[in-house]
Amino acid sequence: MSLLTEKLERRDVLTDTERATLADLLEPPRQVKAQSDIVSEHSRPDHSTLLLSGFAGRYVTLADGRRQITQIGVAGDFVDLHSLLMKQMDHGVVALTDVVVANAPHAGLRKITQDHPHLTRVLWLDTIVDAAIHRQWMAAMGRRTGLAQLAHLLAELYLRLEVVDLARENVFELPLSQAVLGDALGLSAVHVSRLVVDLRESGLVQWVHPNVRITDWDGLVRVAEFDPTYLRLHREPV
Amino acid sequence: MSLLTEKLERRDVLTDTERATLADLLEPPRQVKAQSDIVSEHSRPDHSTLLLSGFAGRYVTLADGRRQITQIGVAGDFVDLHSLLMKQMDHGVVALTDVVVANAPHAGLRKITQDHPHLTRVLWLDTIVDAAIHRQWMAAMGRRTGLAQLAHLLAELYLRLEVVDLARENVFELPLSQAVLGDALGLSAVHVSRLVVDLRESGLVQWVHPNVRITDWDGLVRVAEFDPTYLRLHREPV
DNA sequence: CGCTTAATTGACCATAATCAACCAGGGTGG
DNA sequence: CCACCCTGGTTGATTATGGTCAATTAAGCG
Repeated sequence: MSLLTEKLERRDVLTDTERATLADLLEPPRQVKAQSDIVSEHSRPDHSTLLLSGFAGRYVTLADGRRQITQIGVAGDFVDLHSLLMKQMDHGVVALTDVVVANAPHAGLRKITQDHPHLTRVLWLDTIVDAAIHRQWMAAMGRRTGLAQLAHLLAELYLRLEVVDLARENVFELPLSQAVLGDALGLSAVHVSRLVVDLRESGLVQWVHPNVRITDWDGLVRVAEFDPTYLRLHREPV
Repeated sequence: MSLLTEKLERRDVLTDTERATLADLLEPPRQVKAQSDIVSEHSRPDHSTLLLSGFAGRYVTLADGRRQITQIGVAGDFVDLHSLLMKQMDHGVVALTDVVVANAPHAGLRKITQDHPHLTRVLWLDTIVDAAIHRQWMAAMGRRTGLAQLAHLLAELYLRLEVVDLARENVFELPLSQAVLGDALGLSAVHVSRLVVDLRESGLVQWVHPNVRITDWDGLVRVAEFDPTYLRLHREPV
């Protein structure tokens, strides 16, 4: 639970009541094995799902079976909060590693929107930041080189993991295969491999799977043209 | 005004009070010339902006001056509703044609979130659909061919314009240059030109700028692998 | 009519995909 | 214990999609 509030409180303070309301919402944690769907494409869930540990991926499947991962979820993220209002899933969410999740029934979330306007805004903001992340990924896919795109992803993941204490002193664990990274970047696994080699040789990162150490943060930011505004990690009342 | 409610009411019915509340919110319409910013990158607006006519583009600028357009806004769209909670813009919004817009002060929107839970959910849903559109664009950019990507964009724009009566019987007006389309697709203007030629020769569209006629909707949908679920154009209570 | 912007076409180049082989590490079963 | 196998990563060779540069044509407009 505290992972979620840690993230939300990077953006705005919550009252004790709000924290308790969020805690009351959650059902007991459950495990999901790597490669399994947490939420299926086109399903109509009656709850949203909070990721407590591990990595998850939102994905869209194409007719030929290839997939595009459109976001990587980390601990503390709601992976499908939007299903509360969207009703039918426009994409799926897969466990990229073994994960632990907790359900947040839509009935409870809906009640929050009736009774707790400020908490509602905080949750709304969380989905808005998701969209901002999407936009940055698009800018990277459409207009940046593969190297810049990968660098951007690493910088983003570092900051998002730092919020929930899973990254520190330029080091974090990234237990994702290069094939998965390729699905996220819109590149082939082979090309990701070459990019990783490039990144290492450029002296920006040490990367011995699954451990990533960013050895030159400023250089990485420069290569990626990374500007963290979109993550909205400053505290300002909503 | 009615353009906004027409779109929102495709998703859920609004009460007379809610419609009136939205109408009261808006300041008098104002014009913005093509190529001008409606909202600047990194600005901190005190209002959101409703597009009443014309086309707008959300964009991210890169260091070398190139840009990625991450969404095309049409009449009835809030182009920066997310700034209500995001506070600082993570991207800019440019008028892609001469447009007419109306401001919706954040103070009024915030009051809606305090007093009108259901209307809040409807507005929240609108930003959620924005994110869903982003995801489809990503899938197209990362995993589809240029032709499929352009076909997907046309199918999407057709449905979104139909909602506000700007498309009908497979015909709509698209007064955007191929350079602008290239910025939206992550492709060069030259390549867009070739793709338009391809699309025409494949018999899917007649396209005499600025008029687009989809001559084979099913074929276009097949090429694009277009599934409109993500636009959430069915009415279901939120 | 002349100017400007947009679209088109051709030639050539670059980034990344594909195909294929090979290697390293970790687990499993004989 | 060790051969085997499976997954994931690396490397090379070749192909392809799309980019860049440049020239030409078409369309709008004062």
